[in-house]
Amino acid sequence: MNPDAVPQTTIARLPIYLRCLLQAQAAQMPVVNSGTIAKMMGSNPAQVRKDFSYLGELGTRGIGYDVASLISHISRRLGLTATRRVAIVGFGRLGQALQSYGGFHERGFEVVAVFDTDPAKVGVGFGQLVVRHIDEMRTTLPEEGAEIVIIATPAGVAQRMADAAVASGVKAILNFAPISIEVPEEVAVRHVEMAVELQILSFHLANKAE
Amino acid sequence: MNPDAVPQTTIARLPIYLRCLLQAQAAQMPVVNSGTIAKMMGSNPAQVRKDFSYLGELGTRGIGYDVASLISHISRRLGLTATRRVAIVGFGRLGQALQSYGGFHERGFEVVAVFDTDPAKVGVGFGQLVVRHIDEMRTTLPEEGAEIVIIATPAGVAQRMADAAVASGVKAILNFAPISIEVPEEVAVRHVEMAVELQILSFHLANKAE
DNA sequence: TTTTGTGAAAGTTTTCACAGCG
DNA sequence: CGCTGTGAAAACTTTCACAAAA
Repeated sequence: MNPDAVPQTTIARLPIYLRCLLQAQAAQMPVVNSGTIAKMMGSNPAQVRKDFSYLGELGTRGIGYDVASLISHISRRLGLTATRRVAIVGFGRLGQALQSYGGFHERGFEVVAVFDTDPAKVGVGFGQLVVRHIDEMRTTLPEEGAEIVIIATPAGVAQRMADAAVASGVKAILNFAPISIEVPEEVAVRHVEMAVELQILSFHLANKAE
Repeated sequence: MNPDAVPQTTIARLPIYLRCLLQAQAAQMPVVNSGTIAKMMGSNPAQVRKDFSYLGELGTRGIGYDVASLISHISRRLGLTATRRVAIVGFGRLGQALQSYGGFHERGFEVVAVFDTDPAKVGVGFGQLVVRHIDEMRTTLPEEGAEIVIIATPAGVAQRMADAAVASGVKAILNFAPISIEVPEEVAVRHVEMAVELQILSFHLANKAE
């Protein structure tokens, strides 16, 4: 439709490009070309150029891409100019692992609240945060300015948690629960299911003869 | 190429279909139609029928699909007829969360070994397993019959761990480290990066005006 | 009648190949 | 000359719409 829309597949690759460019920068490479990036990504040069071309004419013919300016371009496009605030719902082992995962903070995400129902957990401090009861989501999410909610609960309550997040004005959800959740179309959902990934790998093991 | 090859996108959806069908079975539904499944998946009936049609003619016109037989069909196709043995490399918070995640066992995966380099962890028992040093991968993986390796290490060592897994004959890797790993083409890799998912959501927040 | 299975159409993504620019 | 940017072709995926079967 929109002629300058960025394809979904390209959007999903932008964070990977960003990571590769940060790697290149750390390796003191001021400039890279599409072949170099393709190699780092396990992709191909044409794909890299096409993807970047959706963001504008960012390279220099005969030379390549300036790493620093490309990083700033992609970061801006991904909306990573300011820290984004995240809340975690469901503070079991996965929720706890996510809260203490350094990779989020490194990439500009801050966990500002964690929720659970378990009376044994509510009120307990973890790191700098105190676990809150999920009934407090409605007030806490806006208060803390949480824009993204991570659902790390069992499947049975995930939809209810998503509904509560949406009712609080949240527009982005990362769902780790093994169930497809329904949300209004203006809300973005990403679904990560570890068991699904293992099953896909199992398919390849079962069909490797082909 | 192969005329009866199942498209990649369909393969990636098979585990989701399986989950929905198990849900339907738990809800005492002996038969479902493509519309019902589509609703559970957030998909559409044509997609469901097309996907199933790649596996054969599994339905009954005018009726729908027999839940039990479809479950057995998809399970077989996914190679989930026997328990698949999994090893976890990198036993930090994520590795530990994965080891104790009940969802794997429920779906026929068994964690048979965990590895780390940290001397404070090696030799310590977790659940029924003792953490081993990564140098033991080469002997332990074949010994324990591990077919899938989960990499949950920092980025810096992930490629080395993948190489060790491949050298031990492993043909399937699930990589949680924030780096693209290279493997021979006969090895299947799935890459899950939590920070990438948040960044994709950030894109949608930054572009919701569209 | 209901719902599948499926060719064909439409839409999307990747790859090709080369003109264009530094 | 080298590498980008990009139309056009090829490949892949989704959606449509209807004949066929129970």
